Amino acid sequence: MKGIRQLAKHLDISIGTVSRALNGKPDVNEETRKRVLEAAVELGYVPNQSGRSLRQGATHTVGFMLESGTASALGGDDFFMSVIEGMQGVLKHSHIDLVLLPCGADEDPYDYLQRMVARRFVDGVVISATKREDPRIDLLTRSNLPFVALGRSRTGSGYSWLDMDFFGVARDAVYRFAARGHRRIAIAIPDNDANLGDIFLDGYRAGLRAHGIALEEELVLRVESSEEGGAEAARRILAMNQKPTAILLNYELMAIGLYPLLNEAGIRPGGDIAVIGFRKSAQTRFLHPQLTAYTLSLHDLGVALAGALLSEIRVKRAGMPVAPANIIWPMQVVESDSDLNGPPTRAS
Amino acid sequence: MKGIRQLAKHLDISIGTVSRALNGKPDVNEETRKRVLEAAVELGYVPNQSGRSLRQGATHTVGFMLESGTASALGGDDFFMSVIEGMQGVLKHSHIDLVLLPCGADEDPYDYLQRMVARRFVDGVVISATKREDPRIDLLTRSNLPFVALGRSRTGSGYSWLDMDFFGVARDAVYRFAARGHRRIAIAIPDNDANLGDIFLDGYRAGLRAHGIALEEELVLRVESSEEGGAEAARRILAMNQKPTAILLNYELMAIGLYPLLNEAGIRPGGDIAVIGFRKSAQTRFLHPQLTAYTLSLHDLGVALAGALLSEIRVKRAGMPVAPANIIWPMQVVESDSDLNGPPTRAS
DNA sequence: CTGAAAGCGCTTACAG
DNA sequence: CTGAAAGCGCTTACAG
Repeated sequence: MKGIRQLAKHLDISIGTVSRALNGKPDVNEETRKRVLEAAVELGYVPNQSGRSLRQGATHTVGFMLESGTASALGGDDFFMSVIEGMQGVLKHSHIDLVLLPCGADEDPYDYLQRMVARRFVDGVVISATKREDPRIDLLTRSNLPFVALGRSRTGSGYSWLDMDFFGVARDAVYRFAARGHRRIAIAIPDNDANLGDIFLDGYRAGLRAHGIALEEELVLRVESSEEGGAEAARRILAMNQKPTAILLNYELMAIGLYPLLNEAGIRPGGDIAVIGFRKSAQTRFLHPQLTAYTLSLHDLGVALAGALLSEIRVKRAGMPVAPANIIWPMQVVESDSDLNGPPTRAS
Repeated sequence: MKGIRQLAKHLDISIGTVSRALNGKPDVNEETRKRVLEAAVELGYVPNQSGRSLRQGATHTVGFMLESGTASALGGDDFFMSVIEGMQGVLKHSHIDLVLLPCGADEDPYDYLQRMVARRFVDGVVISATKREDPRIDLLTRSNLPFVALGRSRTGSGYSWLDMDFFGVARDAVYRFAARGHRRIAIAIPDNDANLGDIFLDGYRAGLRAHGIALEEELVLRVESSEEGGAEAARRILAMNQKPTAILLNYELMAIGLYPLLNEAGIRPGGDIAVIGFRKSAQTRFLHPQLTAYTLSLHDLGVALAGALLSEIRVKRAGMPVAPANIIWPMQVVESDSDLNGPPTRAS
């Protein structure tokens, strides 16, 4: 004999009462509850998850899908871990555990998610790295599994999402450049189908338009979203006849590859070319000059994300109509030395 | 009606036969199996995990515990994701899913693991960031849950572990320094109770001893295992009267904080001070001079890790005595420019 | 080769 | 306040 049955036998009461005591139901004698709780600790009893889940139709677990294919997904970036840390604080109060679901690079994200969904492995899920067109959103909507997207997509509507303010940052960065007299402003965006690249580009366009600067396709550098992508951006700039005097990075770690290659070619970041990154992150701390970028509390973003997911779960469970959360997270500029200078007086 | 019952009804056969067909049991008519498989796809049926787990006593899921408290755990390092990628390939063949279990910084790793273990959430688990004394090993041994440690510990015995060759790398690095004439060789190791720091220090000691160099406590720099720790190491070196002419880093990302601070003070890494890092990683690619460090295939390490875990699971399930895997993973030096020079001719 | 039935470990109406 | 019983969705001996 094992499990709750063993515990009940030990206490010489029924398993129903043990269960009720453990689960904090009100209709249990306080004396009895105390005995049960103590015995549970003593015997190290913890309810078997599968039994509970099967009976309750809930796993008390939510998932966070990670695409290890995405370079920035956990590789060389503290973004996800910080957000997850924030989520955990909230979920703990609801006694919900968070597990990370890493989709392998050789597996299709859609198939992977479908498997997780169908198995009813989690009560809710966060998806990230949303694509321009993202079939996962339809899948989740169809399957009726509560979810929140960290990132927008053109696909679907009426779902909950949180996203960083890619538009606002890109536009503001262009304003900053323009205010210092820059007219040839390059932008580095991902060369994949991540939706955030589109939004960032939109913000860049809006910024240029507001200052009467025509967009030049040559200055839109589509590169890998990584340090290496930054290096590639540098190479392309070095190959240009008329070089930009400023560059805006959609992903701040690009600066790590960008800086040294420009420096080697005698183009000093912050001096000969102004640079602005997206997010102010610890990984760029040791760059010289310090990178101007935009900050936000990843912890708070995680808190909001968990809150939105819990609300999705509760609302769906109650069969109520959902009022989806659509939140664009604001970011504040952290001024540093990488964009202080205007364009060099002699055009290169 | 739902689940397997619905599918059985649809096909007008019993749920037992459906189950057997789906699970590839031999005693099913091939014609029947085909019909079942097709209907399952058509209706999008996937067995409910909780039901299976409860009946089978297995979850077909293994966990990889992550401590987000550890700076290097996923924050700014591709180590874990690469290993996990390697594990997934192996596990997929056994139809086992890998989930990541992130222990929050504000939760005790022992308590967290205990909860996961007791709930029987996974069939096996990998723990990492092993400490000098690590109670998790006793916990897992006691609970009889199959596990493999990524990293050694002084605690317990007879368990399976895989570890990188911290001893061999440290000793070899000292040999390399000594061969170029260095006698004042510093070492940066973590200031926490991670077991790998001890082993690395042992290798360093062995290297010094072999070359008749006395260990100087001043040159053992205990710092945070991060870029910031590298910066701290630089600060301590700059404060020394008699500076080391070489430094060995237990964690390669320390170089990212170390380089710029030394450079600012006019001490050129690779020129005035030789530097060797631990692992050759993509994150250090843009350092100048390139960092000499040691390489290994993280993918293969993941493959081995998954293999060891599967073997633990199978052996325990069969009630057989376990022959634990204890593997020290060899690493090969990648010579670069950061340790080419001997000590400056005039001692500083 | 297939069906009927037991039972994995729980929670929860229901009766008392 | 407590106990007895049903049943969550599966898999698997067992019988035929």
